[in-house]
Amino acid sequence: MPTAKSTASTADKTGSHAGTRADANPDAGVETAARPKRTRGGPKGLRITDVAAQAGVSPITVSRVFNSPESVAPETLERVRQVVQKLGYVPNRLAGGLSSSRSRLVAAIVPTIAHSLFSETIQVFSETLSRAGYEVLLALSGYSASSEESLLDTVLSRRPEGVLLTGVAHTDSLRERLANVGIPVVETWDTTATPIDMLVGFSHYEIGAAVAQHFLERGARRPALISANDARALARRAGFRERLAQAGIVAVAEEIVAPPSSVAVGKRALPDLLARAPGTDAVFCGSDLLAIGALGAARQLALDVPGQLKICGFGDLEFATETAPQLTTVRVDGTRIGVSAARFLLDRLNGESARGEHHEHRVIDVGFTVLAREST
Amino acid sequence: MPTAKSTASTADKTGSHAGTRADANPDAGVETAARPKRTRGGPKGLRITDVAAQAGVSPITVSRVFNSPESVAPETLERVRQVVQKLGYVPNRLAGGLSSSRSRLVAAIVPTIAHSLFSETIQVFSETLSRAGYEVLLALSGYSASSEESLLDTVLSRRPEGVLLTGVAHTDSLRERLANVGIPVVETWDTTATPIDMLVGFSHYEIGAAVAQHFLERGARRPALISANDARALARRAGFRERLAQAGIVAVAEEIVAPPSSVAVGKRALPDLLARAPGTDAVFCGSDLLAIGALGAARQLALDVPGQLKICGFGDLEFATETAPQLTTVRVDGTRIGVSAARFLLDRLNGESARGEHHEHRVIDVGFTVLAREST
DNA sequence: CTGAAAGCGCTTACAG
DNA sequence: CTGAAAGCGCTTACAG
Repeated sequence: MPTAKSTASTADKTGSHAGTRADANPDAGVETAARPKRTRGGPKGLRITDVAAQAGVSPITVSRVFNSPESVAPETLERVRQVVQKLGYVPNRLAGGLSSSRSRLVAAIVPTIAHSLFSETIQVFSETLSRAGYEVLLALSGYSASSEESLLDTVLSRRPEGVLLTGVAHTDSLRERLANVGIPVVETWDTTATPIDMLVGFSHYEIGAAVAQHFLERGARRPALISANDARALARRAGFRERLAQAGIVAVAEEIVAPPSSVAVGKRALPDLLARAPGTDAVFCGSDLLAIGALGAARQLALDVPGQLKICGFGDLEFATETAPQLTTVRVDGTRIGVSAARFLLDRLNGESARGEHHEHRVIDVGFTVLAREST
Repeated sequence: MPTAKSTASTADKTGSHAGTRADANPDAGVETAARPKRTRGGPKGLRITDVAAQAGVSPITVSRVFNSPESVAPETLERVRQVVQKLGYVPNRLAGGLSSSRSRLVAAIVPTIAHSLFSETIQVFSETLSRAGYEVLLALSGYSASSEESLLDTVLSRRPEGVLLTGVAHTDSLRERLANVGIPVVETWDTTATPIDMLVGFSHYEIGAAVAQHFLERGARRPALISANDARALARRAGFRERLAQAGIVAVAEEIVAPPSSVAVGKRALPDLLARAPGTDAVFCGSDLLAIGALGAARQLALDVPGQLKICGFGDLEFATETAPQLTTVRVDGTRIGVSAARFLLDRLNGESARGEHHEHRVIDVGFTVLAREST
């Protein structure tokens, strides 16, 4: 039993907080007379005209300092930059984006970033894009397609220049909408013969088949499944069952669990599964967390893993190999997915000079690896 | 040794992709003559005027349908909504934000979301905010303060209405800048007597002290440290060392590792540490990943954990308790941090009617728990 | 290399 | 409950 020693404390302190909003127009100088009659809400921040006035140039020149510094005379550049620095001016990209139709925003729609490999994908995706001057708008869809679609509208209202999607199971209206806006789209973490645009992923069906094969080769005769029932889980299930069917195994016990998957859920699922299918000698779990939970349950049931019961997870939680060598897992390169997805988008965004009707329909299958320690 | 069985494959397919951008102005009708002479870039998307024309109302009314539907006559509302639906109109929030000074954006600046508890915080933070109509702009700072500061400018250019920051160690100029823009700020994952604005966190110093105490109570005489040297790690280190010093232990071996921390890094660090400090009988690791790596190394060295060597991690990787019961860890409620941070921001954003100079300086200490299985 | 004018697509603040 | 006018803070497309 865990012994908890807690120093938890909760305190709400209240103090004063002086409004420190800086004067919006230090040295507005000559611009003063030109101030609009209509003040829409209190003092706004600095505007490009404030910088321009101070630097003795036009607003256009200040704009160029940010967007095409090479087209500005070195002296002017320096002078403007100093004013920017001194005033602490930060351009308003809402205005800039509206004016230029370049939001410099890329949206990423993923089911979740908690406890999941998607977080790794988003991490590198974001790093790669930010190096290229883009920012990432993160949208978490949970695991429902309808939620994904309503999120898309929210996201499109920011006019992103590209979109990363998770999976390939999208509603028709989402696909249509995306086609209409005409921005580059990358689907990730799955594969299909009919991507919306570009794709970086792998086959869940093949994974299911490979895990079934793995179990079969090790003598399993009654493999079972513990997983959620989202599109990708169902694809793995299909591959798993079909490979087993080829080997003459058609009765495959299944325990469907609701997301989010966790160790606790896996721990509860295994006994339930075994109660219904006592002869089970192998279990393919929908995630490493579930697999670890199942392993814990197996331990309590005094089952030898992998001797009596083989357990395979999915997702490669790095630690799994270290702390639970009895488990088999399926490794997927989430980092490569994120980097490749970002590059695909950037290539399209940069090559836009061709403004073309014809784009490359790029697809990468990053594959996967079934990882098992044969001997410990 | 792991046996890899790979079906990895990489393929780049190229196909045609017809430009499917929809006609920007289906039924522009009466508006046609009023089209601006200057076409800035090809066909733009639908505008609010397109919807207005189709619905036979003014643009303002369409705007109200989205922003204050209760102020629109039911019939009008319905009619406009049908046109919106039919046309697939999505309002442009760049324009809306510019015009209203309400970006409906909240920025989150975190070091990383890969393999970390921050991802859990960001997950619930994002969920909570999106329910309230805000979206999250994610900015990954790595672990450097200078990078955090330059990121802030990038982020501020989107005019977010609130900001979540990780930690409390920020440069003065960042603090000043944030004070100047006057938006609500929540610092998280640490604590301080002088927050910029609001704070939801816990004391890393206290954690260090509590872990030292834990080790001491279990008879450790030569505790050591494996961790990074960011601000929070240093605070834990300080608490750890000072509590040990009180017990007369002043020589504390330390192995500083560069982020990102991982199992592999921990596995390498322990032997190095033991080479320099052979008598070590307890190690406080900066993360659970490091602790698991150290545990693996200890196993290879045939050291009994926790008998000969106690190992404590940090961060509560949920699985750790299940797969590595020999480890002690420090549990922190990342979910509560995310939810509370979001609520703090929302409370401020909603109570803005008071447009006040005086704000509550809210602080929550969510505490932590040292978790150890005493018997297995 | 630099600038005056017009416009990006919305919403605010009045009116009625 | 609805609308005409003005403006949000930038950038584009010309000129020079």
